[in-house]
Amino acid sequence: MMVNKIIVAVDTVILAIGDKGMEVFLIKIKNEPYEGCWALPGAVVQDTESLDDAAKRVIQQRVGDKRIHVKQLYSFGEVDRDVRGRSISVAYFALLSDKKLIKPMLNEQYSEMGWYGVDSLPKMAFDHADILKTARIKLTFMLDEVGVVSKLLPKKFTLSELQKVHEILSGKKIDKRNFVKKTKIDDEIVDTGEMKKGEAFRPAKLFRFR
Amino acid sequence: MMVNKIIVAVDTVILAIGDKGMEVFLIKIKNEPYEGCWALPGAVVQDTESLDDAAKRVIQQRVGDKRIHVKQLYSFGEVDRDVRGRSISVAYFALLSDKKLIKPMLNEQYSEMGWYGVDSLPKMAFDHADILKTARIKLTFMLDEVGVVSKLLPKKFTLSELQKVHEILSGKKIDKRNFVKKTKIDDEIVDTGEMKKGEAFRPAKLFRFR
DNA sequence: TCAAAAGTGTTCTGATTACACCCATGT
DNA sequence: ACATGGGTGTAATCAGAACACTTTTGA
Repeated sequence: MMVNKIIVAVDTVILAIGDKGMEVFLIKIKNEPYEGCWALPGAVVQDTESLDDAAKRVIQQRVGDKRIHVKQLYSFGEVDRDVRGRSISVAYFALLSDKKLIKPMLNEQYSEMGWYGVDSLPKMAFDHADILKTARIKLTFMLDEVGVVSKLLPKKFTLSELQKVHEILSGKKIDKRNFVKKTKIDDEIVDTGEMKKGEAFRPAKLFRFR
Repeated sequence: MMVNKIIVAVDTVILAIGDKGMEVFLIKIKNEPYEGCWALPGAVVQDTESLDDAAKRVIQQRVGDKRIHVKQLYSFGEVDRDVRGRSISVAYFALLSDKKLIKPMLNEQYSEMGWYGVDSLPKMAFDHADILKTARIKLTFMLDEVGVVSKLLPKKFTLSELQKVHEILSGKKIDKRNFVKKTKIDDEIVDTGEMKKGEAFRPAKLFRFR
């Protein structure tokens, strides 16, 4: 078999629901040639780890919770995607129920980190703007898939919180009564019997996924 | 950036409708350690070509028609996927309207080639059985996507041929009258005015995609 | 008492399903 | 004449969309 010199990397699209709707976690690059640009957290894949394991390693470096699932998104392999040399990137999703799960952590390569609304991204390094564009399209189709919505919510959640996730992912406003009707039918969504109290309005029932 | 020794390959899942339903084009490996096993056509990605270009190169080597589209399926990167050494494979789909588009072509590495029903695969090399399993699952979801069905049909086709593709991809039997009703509504499917003659039964109207 | 979000049903429309017989052709 | 797939309509059911007001709480 021939040998090639292509670097294999993984990049992770870490998403959570925030004030600006769907938000993505980015880090700011300190050094040339992408100084000042923002990037998805990533790493070079090691000989001894699978692609999935490399993605999990990147996530676990950034996130306190060990049980974050990653899901492969797409592989990007344009010849000029990184001006420093030929590489391919296998991109992964990681969905967080809470932005605060991210550990503050910077190093010699990254000067800053933060969350950005997917509609108001800063200047991106490499082909990471393309990766995010692809991620947004895929995410819309993933709405119905098992687990996508649940990973973006805490264990117990109100119907309004659930509805908001659906609205953000689909990009459409949903009628509350129709939405309630569907959750009533859905076996996966269970009433915990508890209420979310302490807000300046009527307490809401808390639900969970089965 | 670190250097790794991971080989980047592309493998292509070439599919067409045949007597056995969905069929996949495979080649038989001549040499150890996978002697006698069957594999998806593939190649090592070169420094100077993108992943998509590498997949197109593999397809064009095998298929007479230049205009076959490829679509990325998934990337496979288990550490032990190839006993000869560490590699990752970016798998692609290619959908053919006719099995006969394949050019007969063997070389020093491959002793045989042929089509297999996706339900009756021979002994597969590498992780290619996994790749095909993933391909089958994805294909079901791709039914509604633009172009998937059309690429598996000739330019002009009868409603029965169209229905058969839907049935094979979805794995479900469809009622003929209900199916006709839906195609009547679908703007993409146009009556050519021509008929498919010369068969031992009533001639059928020929349709095309817009 | 006010602001804010929770909670709750009915009607209409369009899409999906189920179902059976005669027709045109080549052999 | 017969075997084979082509071609056709109606009724029932189900899912999705539209639509507005009262309730509960903390401030």
